[in-house]
This record gives sequence, structure tokens and C-alpha cells, in this order.
Amino acid sequence: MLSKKTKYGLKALVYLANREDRQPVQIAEIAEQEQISQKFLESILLTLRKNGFLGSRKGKGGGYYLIKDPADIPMTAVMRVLEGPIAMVPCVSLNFYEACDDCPDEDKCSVHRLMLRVRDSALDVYRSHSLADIL
Amino acid sequence: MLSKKTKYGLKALVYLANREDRQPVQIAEIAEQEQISQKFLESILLTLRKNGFLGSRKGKGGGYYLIKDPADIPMTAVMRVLEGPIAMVPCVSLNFYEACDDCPDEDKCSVHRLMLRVRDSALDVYRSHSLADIL
DNA sequence: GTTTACCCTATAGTTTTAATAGATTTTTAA
DNA sequence: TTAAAAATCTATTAAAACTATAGGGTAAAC
Repeated sequence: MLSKKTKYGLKALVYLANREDRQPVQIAEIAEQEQISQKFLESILLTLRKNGFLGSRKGKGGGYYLIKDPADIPMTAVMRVLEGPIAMVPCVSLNFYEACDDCPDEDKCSVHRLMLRVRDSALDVYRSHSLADIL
Repeated sequence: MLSKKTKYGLKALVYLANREDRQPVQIAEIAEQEQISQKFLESILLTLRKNGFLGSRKGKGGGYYLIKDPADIPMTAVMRVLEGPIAMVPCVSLNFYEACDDCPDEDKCSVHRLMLRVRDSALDVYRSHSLADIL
């Protein structure tokens, strides 16, 4: 299941992308419009900024704004930052790989092989979509 | 992320499917071979039985056994029983649908549309695999 | 000096992952 | 026939991790 963090983060990105002027938008505005707990959104926007998706400005007229063209923001990157691994098991994760304690041979593990396919199919979807594609 | 319940359940099903004689196998044997907490596995096997995948027999020579041909066990059914919804958001779930509190129009929701595609791609994978296919 | 993002901490709630203890049913053997 | 043994079944609950949110203070920009 998608965490609310991811859902909120996606909605915020879409909201900012639809602001074509790229002027800073206050957290409070996004929170209100998208029905999101302001404090929670605050931390989400912060991680989006730290990961290079957003810029911010403090003080009057400040807020968050998209730093890149939505067409240049692949959903794979967004999902990995917000939700974490796209894979459902660490042993099939490209960016967050971890071996299983038990499994002596991944190639012979039924779960591994099945989840590889699931990962690939999800990856196909995310790779073929940029932020611009979902506006 | 896949829960351990699902992972263990899948491994147990595969273990039983590989026993071609379909004779009862004790929980303790599966638990030991697959490195699973026996009591945890006990409850997992129970739900698999209650959902029509397994049969059981008590007493000496008892245990759990597959009740159907592995080729007749679609992974969609297994995943839904063990892991729950295949969709990442309730509003795109076929079997566990729920509307979002916020979202006034699903067709216009970016998250909804994206997650629909993710669900469909995952569904493709699960639908095209039976238990027999992952042995 | 006001407005806004930034940062840290805490906490209630939920889910996951078991551990514990015993009840029930079936088979086997005396 | 009866008792013991073997196994599943049931219920409770506890630890740990994670999720979502709130509070309050700090720092920077205007």
C-alpha cells in the first residue's frame, strides 16, 4: 500500500507543476487545497527539496517551487524518494538491494523470481511516466 | 514491501507443491526447512486452509497438503489472501475498493490514474502465473 | 519585525511479527 | 477399550517497527 507520505508528496508535486509561473507557493496553501496535515506536508516538501525536486524561499512571498521541468522528472525518481524501493522484496531491488538471511540461492527462490517480474512491470510503468505525464 | 506473512506463505505453498505425493507434511518440517517461526507458520497455514488452498489432518501422520493442482492456483488468489489488495491505493482496487475521503473526482486524480497503471501491470504478472509456474 | 521555511522532539495509533499457553482431534498401541 | 502420543487449532498478548500528526522554537528573507 502506498503511504500517505507518497500520496501527499505526489499531490504536492502535481499542484506545484500546475502552477506554470513557478513562483513560490506556501506550504499552507498546498495543505489546504489538497487536504493535507500542514506539519506532515512540511516534512515531505523538505525531503523533496533535499532530493533536488524542489527549491524553497523563506520570508514573505516565500514557499516551495518546482526546480525542473515536469517532463524531466521521472516517476521512478519520485517514487524512490517518497516511497522507497519499488521492489517488493529487498533481494530484487535495484537501488536498495539486500540479500535474504535465509535464501542460499536467489536464482532458485520462487519468491525471488516472481517478485523480479513484478518489479520489472512496475518499473516499466514508472519509467514511462514523467511528472508531466500525470498532470 | 512484501510482508513476511506473504513470503512465508508463498514458500510453504511451493514446498508443498514440490511434494508430488500430496501426503500431509507437518508444520514443523516446513518451518525447519524454510527457516520460519513455527507458530507464525501455523497461523499462516491456517488461513491458507480456510481459504481453500490447503487441507489438513490431525494426529500421527497428519499435517498440511495441497488440495488442488498447482496449475489451478492463480497467483492473484494467493496474493490477495496473503498480502491483501494488489492495488497500491484502495481507490484502484478491484477486490478491496474504497473511495478516498478527499478526492472529489477519481478520473481527474493524478495519483489515481498512475496507480491504475501500476495495478494493471502487477495484475498482468500475477494473472499469468499459477503456483505451478513458479516451482 | 513580520513572515515564512527549517529543525527537533514527542506521541498516539496501527500493523507486523511473532511468543505463550493451552484445547481439540486423530491415530497408535497396550 | 483405553490411554498415550501426535498433530492441528484457538486465543491472548507483547515487542517492535512504522505511520501520521502535533508543538514549539530557530533561522533566514523581505
